[in-house]
This record gives sequence, C-alpha cells and structure tokens, in this order.
Amino acid sequence: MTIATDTLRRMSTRDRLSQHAARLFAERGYHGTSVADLADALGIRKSSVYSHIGGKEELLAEIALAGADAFHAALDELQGDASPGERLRLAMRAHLSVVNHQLDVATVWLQEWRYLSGPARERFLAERRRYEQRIRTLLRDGVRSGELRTDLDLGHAMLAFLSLGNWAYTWLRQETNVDHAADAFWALLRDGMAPR
Amino acid sequence: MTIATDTLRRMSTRDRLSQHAARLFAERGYHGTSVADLADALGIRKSSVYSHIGGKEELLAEIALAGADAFHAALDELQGDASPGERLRLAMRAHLSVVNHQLDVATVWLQEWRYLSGPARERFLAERRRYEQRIRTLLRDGVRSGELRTDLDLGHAMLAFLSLGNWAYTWLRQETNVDHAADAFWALLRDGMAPR
DNA sequence: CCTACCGATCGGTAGG
DNA sequence: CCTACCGATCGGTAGG
Repeated sequence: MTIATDTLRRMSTRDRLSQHAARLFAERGYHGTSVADLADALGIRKSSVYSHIGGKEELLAEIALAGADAFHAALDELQGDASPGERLRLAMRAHLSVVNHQLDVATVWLQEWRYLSGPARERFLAERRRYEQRIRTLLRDGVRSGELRTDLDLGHAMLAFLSLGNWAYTWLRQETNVDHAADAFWALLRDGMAPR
Repeated sequence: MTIATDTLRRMSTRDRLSQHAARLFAERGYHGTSVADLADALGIRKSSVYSHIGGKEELLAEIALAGADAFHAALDELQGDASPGERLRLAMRAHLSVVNHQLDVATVWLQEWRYLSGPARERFLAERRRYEQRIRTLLRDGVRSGELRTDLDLGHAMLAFLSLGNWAYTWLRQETNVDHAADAFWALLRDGMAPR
C-alpha cells in the first residue's frame, strides 16, 4: 500500500521502519535489503535502527505475522448469513483485496517468510495452516449446502482456491478491479471452463 | 531434482556448479547464497569459481533460462492429434512434471528471476510471455472445438491455469503423484466445483 | 539518534 | 585450481 508523505510524517519512527521494511523486503528480498538500506529510507544512521529493533529478523517476523493478521481479519468480516457458496466468493474478494491493498505485507507473507527461523517460523506456519483450514471449512460447508458437488476433493479444491488467490501477487496491479477479478475467479472455479 | 553422487562425479565442474547454484538459489535465495557457498559445495576455493563464470548473476541468468527451456520443452512434447481439451490436461501434467522433477530450476524460474537485470531479464520476460501465450492458445483452441464455453475469458482462464501450475512449487513433494494431481486440477478447472 | 568501531564476509581480481 | 589480496559492505555493539 502506498502511504502519503504527510501520513508517513505523522507515523512513529517504529511504524515507518516497519512500512519501509515491508516495502524493501518485498522489492529486493530479505537478504537483498541491508539494515543500512532501512536506515537510509528513514533518514537516520544504521546504528540508530537498533534503538527500535533487536535485529533484522525481528522485522521479518513482525511483517510476516502482520500478513497473517491481514488475511485472517479479511476472512473474519465475511457475512455469516450468506450461503457457503456466496461466502466463498466473498472470501476470494477478501483474499485478493489484501494482496492488492497490502501488496508488500502479502509478498512477505507469501515469499520472504521462508527466511524466518526458530519460534517465529513455527508461529508463521501455524497461522498459515489455520488459514488453509478456514478455506477448507468454507468449501466443506459448500458441499454440505449442496452448492458444491458431493465428490469434491477438499484438499485439491483448497489448493486450487489458494493457488488462484496467492499467485495473484505476481500479476495484480493497482489499477486492477480486484472485486471483478475475484468474482471472475470464483465463477471459474465454481462453474468450470466447459459449457454447462 | 536430486542427483546421485556418482552422477555428480561424472559431470563437468561447470555443470556441477550450475546444479549446486540452482539448488542453493532455490533453498536460500540468490542474495542468500554467496560465491563462497558455491565454492564450498564444489570443494574448491572461491576464486576458482571465477574460472568458470564471469560473475554470480551469470549463473542466475543461466538457470532462469534453463527453466524456460524445461517448461517449453515439456509443452513441445504434447500430442498434436489429441483434442484441445485433452492437450490442456496434458499441458497441466507437463507443467507439474517440470515443477516436480526440476524443482530447483522451477523455483528460480518462478521466484529468483526478479533479481536479474539488463538483457537477461528481458530475455526471461520474453520467454515467460511466450509460455503464457502458448497456454492461452491451447485455451482458445478448446473454445473453438466446443470443449470450453464460448464466453470464456481467456485472460482469466490463463491466469487460473498458470496459478494452479505455478503455485505447486510451494506444496509439491517428491512422493506426490504429479499426473494424478494434474488430472485432478484440470478436471476441477474444466468441470468446476458445483454439481453438474 | 549520534560517532566510532567490531570481526566477518561480500563479489571479485591479479598473477601464477 | 591455487595463494594472496582488494575495497566495500554486512549485521551488530559500545558508549554517549
């Protein structure tokens, strides 16, 4: 997400550090971004960055978990009274919306997390598994309601759903109408490419 | 692809260098892999690596273009006498087969290419566009044959097909039956998740 | 948030 | 493929 200059000025140095770190990790990769690059983005000395963080990997962990928060929060807002099929359409909208509006954080969540180690890595993987389970549950509910076929393989269906949602970080652009794209993707997954 | 030790011994140093570079770039990322890491993998000194390459980025370019070769070659082997719908099923098999059997090269092709610069980057992007066009043509042929719906959005359909194929590098494992997974994916894309 | 500094490592070259 | 070496940069610390 692009942040206006006056908004950045009002943010705390710590928050600006996270913003810039997400952007640079997404653009150049975690290993392609130095602490000096982060300091330059903030207009301070490299050593001063360590007044705000314990180490570089701490930033990576924070951003990866911010990605977890964003994707889970988007699912939380789904209408509980909509049909399961409808909720799946809205889930695709929610997912693509996070990818589009928080592309930096989403890119770290999708790609750079692999450089995490220790407990932060375990926490990340747990959040990702939980997200996958939530999508799987929505699909299962769709089968139960009769909107999806009874012989649907939930594992493959979940992988397909998330493949469409996740790979979007490679081609989504600011000007893309994400709701339109999400509806088209869900319609494709639901109805298939063959004539009905 | 895992290479047997005796096979590695029979390969030229240059070829072993490419093998190890693909593996390390895929595992640790391009910026997370040093020339010293490559030298260690070969059991030689860092400076000796430069007897074989002009620079680190040259290896990245070579591996990324090897990915292009692998994906295009897999498509080349498609049966021309099969129906377009059947060719799409085989194209998904071909794509997943490359991802599974050349996971290192595929990972560089899918992820690490973004650290390419200059002409190598342009060549990569041209190959990727050409690959996307080949998939799009297969889909168009499917519409023409009547196997796919006439109102199919070829852009979204191509993105969906490649999303399933590309994201597979994150979850495919050696023991996965890729032909089975590819057939399941293509059946899902063709018939959809809703009952027919 | 600064100056000053640390040992280790970076990609790469010279010359054999 | 080696020894020896280059200047630049790495993540990080001490002490103010």
